[in-house]
Amino acid sequence: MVKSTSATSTTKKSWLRKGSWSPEEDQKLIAYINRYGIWNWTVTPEAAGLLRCGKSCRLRWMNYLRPGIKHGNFSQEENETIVNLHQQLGNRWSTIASTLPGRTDNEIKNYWHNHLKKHNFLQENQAADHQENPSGDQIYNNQTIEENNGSSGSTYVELQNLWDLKSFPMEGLYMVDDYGATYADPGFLVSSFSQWRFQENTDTLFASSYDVNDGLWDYLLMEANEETV
DNA sequence: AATGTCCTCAACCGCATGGGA
DNA sequence: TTCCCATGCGGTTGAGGACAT
Repeated sequence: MVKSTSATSTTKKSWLRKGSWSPEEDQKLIAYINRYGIWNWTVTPEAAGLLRCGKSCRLRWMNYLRPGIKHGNFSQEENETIVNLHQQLGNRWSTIASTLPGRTDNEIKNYWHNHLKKHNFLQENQAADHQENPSGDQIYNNQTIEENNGSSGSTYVELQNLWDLKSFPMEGLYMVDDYGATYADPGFLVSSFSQWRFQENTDTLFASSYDVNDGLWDYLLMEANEETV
């Protein structure tokens, strides 16, 4: 990504460069650190011949130039680790990053927020459904819903989302993550994933969902209607 | 092809923390 | 104990690419 560089004229250090780093700046910083190491970020930019503040140099090195930094797609294993640790730790990105060699807190934070949007969308929908119609029977007044235990409202939303997607044959075993993405391969299971089984008849959809958080199966039966099919 | 909208992610900013004087 | 400074952390921004119309 290439951003234009600019210098502020109103600040005390108006001569400092801001914005994206050029390849030449990267080379200067790398060369300096390789030769002298990291001992003082405040002194480093001037010593390295850079018109940057120490903070900017540190960030550039830690998030991009440092040896061993990984870029690109997160593996399924990394994804699971992030989801699990975020459940336990919240937004402690640096702690989460420390468990993923080569990944930076900044990258993990960005990755999480990009997925969190979808996650929040689901949660907002479910909250709105609850607010407007606290009873599931009222929400789906032309559907029958059977539960064998305290199935949550999100289960209805997830089920309906999956039903609406119709991107896979309905009968079978699938995984669905927090964002509604489905996986035909049940080979992995982490705490935030639900496991779904579908059986479709002519006008009904039977689904069972395993919630690993409480270790219980939720069973649903939805009758097809014009809105959902 | 042109335009608008959405998404990604590098970089910035402000605050918190820790260590030394 | 207090102050100062360097560093670390997390929230936010915005440029540019991707995609849709």
